[in-house]
Amino acid sequence: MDTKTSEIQYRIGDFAEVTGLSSPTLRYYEKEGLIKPHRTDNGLRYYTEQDANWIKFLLHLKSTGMTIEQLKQYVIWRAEGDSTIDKRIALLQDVRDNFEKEFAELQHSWTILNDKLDWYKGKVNGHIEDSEDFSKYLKRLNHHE
Amino acid sequence: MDTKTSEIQYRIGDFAEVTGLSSPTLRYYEKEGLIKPHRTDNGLRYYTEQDANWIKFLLHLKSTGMTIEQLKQYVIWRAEGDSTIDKRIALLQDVRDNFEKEFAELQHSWTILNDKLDWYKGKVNGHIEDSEDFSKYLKRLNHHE
DNA sequence: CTTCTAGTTAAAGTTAACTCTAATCCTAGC
DNA sequence: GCTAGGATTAGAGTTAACTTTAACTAGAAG
Repeated sequence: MDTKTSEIQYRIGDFAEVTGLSSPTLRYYEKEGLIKPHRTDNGLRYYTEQDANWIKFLLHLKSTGMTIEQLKQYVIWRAEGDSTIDKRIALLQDVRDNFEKEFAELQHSWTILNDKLDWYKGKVNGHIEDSEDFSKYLKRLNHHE
Repeated sequence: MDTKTSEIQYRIGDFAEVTGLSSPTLRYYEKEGLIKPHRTDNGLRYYTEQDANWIKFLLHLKSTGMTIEQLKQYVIWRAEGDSTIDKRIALLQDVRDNFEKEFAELQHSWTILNDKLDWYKGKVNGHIEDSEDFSKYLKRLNHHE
């Protein structure tokens, strides 16, 4: 084989370790068009550092709520070049705005969860009266719901 | 029927509106043992304000990453009374600790997503050189990955 | 040469959390 | 009394995102 050796090349197993995904998941992502690994002369996939950067970014997008479908669309636009930058910006902004709302809700849930733990602890060590149920307790803290 | 009318009673459709869930989802949650609505004399479900509080709390737990299975366990312990408070506290603390980590990762993803948007905008209006790709840009900002 | 490990494929299976269907029943308004 | 809307049930179907299976090949180690 005469592949260039200037960059690191990962076979699928190693790349799985690097990215934290499994080999089947990498093949699945490929089938969905999210990543296009190179091939050695005898047909084995290999991935480069650039592929690693892309997967890491993709996983960030995924964790902010983007679905595989949306990522697919993003990849298509990316492949179409600079003429689709506006579309990509719009998509990312949408994702960001949605995430912003969910994030705020998650913070609220975090508060409630901690309130519940405090309430349990107060109950156990007697700082909170038996008569005060959790929703009364929340009202006292001014934490609605 | 001779049900007490001292508290508000919701039929399943109204309760769905109150909680933001659908009627089928409420029946599903019931089948899973997450909620036990009362019944009118002729067999219709009805829900009270207490049930609403419980569902709201349950949804908070769910959004912090608790699965239906875990919620089921929580409900079982809750029904067993004060002797299981320690178990419930341990479960909630587990959930909280896990959520704390995920929350930190989400914040990081949020940062990267915003960096990407800034990078796109810098590219579009020429503030960022064509030669600087996104991973270089992240390094410059000292935002790893 | 055999065995082990890691790769290949297409396609079927899994899991969580709903969501829908079908057949039936109850209730309120005209 | 009739009809429309919403209730009941058991059980089948859906969706997203993997995950596993089966059947195979290629290369390295002993």
